[in-house]
Amino acid sequence: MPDHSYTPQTVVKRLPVYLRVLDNLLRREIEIISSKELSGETGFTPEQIRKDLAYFGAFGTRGTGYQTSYLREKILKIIGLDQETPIIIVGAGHLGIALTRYNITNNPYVEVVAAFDNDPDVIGEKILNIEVLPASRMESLIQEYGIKVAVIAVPSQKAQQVVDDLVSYGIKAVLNFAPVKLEVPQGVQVHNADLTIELQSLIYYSSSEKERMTRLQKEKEGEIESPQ
Amino acid sequence: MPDHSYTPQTVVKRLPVYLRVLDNLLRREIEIISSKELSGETGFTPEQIRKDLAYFGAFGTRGTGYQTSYLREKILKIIGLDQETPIIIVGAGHLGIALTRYNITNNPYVEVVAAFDNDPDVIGEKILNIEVLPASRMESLIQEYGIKVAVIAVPSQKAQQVVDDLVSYGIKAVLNFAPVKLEVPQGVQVHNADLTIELQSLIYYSSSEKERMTRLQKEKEGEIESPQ
DNA sequence: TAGATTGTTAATCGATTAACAATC
DNA sequence: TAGATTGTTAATCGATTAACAATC
Repeated sequence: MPDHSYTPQTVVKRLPVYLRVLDNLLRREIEIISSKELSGETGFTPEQIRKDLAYFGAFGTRGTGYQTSYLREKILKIIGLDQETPIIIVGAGHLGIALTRYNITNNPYVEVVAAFDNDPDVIGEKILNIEVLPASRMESLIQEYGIKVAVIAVPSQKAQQVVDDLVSYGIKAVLNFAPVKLEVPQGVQVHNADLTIELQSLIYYSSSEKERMTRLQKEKEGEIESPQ
Repeated sequence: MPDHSYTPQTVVKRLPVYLRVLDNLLRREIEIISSKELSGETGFTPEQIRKDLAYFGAFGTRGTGYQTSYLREKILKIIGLDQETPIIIVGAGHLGIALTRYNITNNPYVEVVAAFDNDPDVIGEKILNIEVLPASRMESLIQEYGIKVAVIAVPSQKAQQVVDDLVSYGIKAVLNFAPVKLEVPQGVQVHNADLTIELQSLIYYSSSEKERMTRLQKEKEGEIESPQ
């Protein structure tokens, strides 16, 4: 095991994929798996898989492969999912509610402890078994459960204030659905799940190279000169 | 303008960010902006911004900067948002419905034409002004509107079948929310918006390097040897 | 002209891929 | 032992950053 000083984010983003695939393999009662077979399941190359795992240790057996359940447990520990992680969702609008439901039903290892909103109409409501609480309850709940991870699903204008508060209450990592760049102090991680960006960049690829060229070209013909 | 044979995906993913920032700047009536100022708004370096734009042309004025409205229009054309893009959402569960609402209200340039589901209970329902249609109506609607982009928000087990159908109806780009690797023919783009992966990789960062080390270390002490 | 900022080429950095020795 | 597959080092590739000439 090489003593890497840190692990690239690209590698960390692949860990949950390994975890999901290993869970599937266990369900199919497959007990041993090679990097080549893992490649088929994940779409990553065998070399990349072996190198990713090597960042954290030597978990396989030469000549044989990886023991599915053992590797799964190692990855759980690496990510920090060996015990259920409590999280909160801030913003109980349509997206926040859908995310709450989604996570409850689809996310083993993670437990949504509460959702927060300021709208009196939704406070007190229950999303499955999760209660919507007023923002005033946020600090005490974060401290009580030792919560380190929050999901932000509030309108753009409110997102910076929300993240400032969250950070002051001890939150260390944020999944942000609001389409804004959030400023946070060093040591706090923000990942953006920006649906607009995903969708728009996808639209770029929905037309062919040729069509894109034509669009830019047509423009040129219509105008006399570049601006100014 | 260098004649790049293709544009890296990393660059394409930044285009919507430029677009959003330019929209904001126009609202603030800022007519000229330098790459340095754009850097402040986007968080990307000025060099990167200039290089990104250079993939598509020379849109600025040396010594001055970029004309906000002109650059915005250029980027709209590059992405393909110069005319409103019709899309569909497949799967009208909680997530599908939230995405439909979200996009309608938050996404200029994109129009959700319909949502699809097979559950008789939701078929015929309206999400704002968007109707939920049965899957049997998918093919004709895609053809009628010339739709090239679809969002998949169905359960994992159904996602591959759905994407196969969509591709056969002419869809060229898919935003997939189901946590599975979808197989598609060459020329079709799939982007994954996998909330579980985002959340789990975030959890990795919510504990410190030291804590992670301890977790893996503790394991080692408890066991006699590696597996087998 | 002097000052500013772009567009582009060159240098650096980081991640992926290839190769192979270690070893089950 | 022979065959297989890991773990790791070296080579390649691609993206970012730095430098600077072009030019408004």
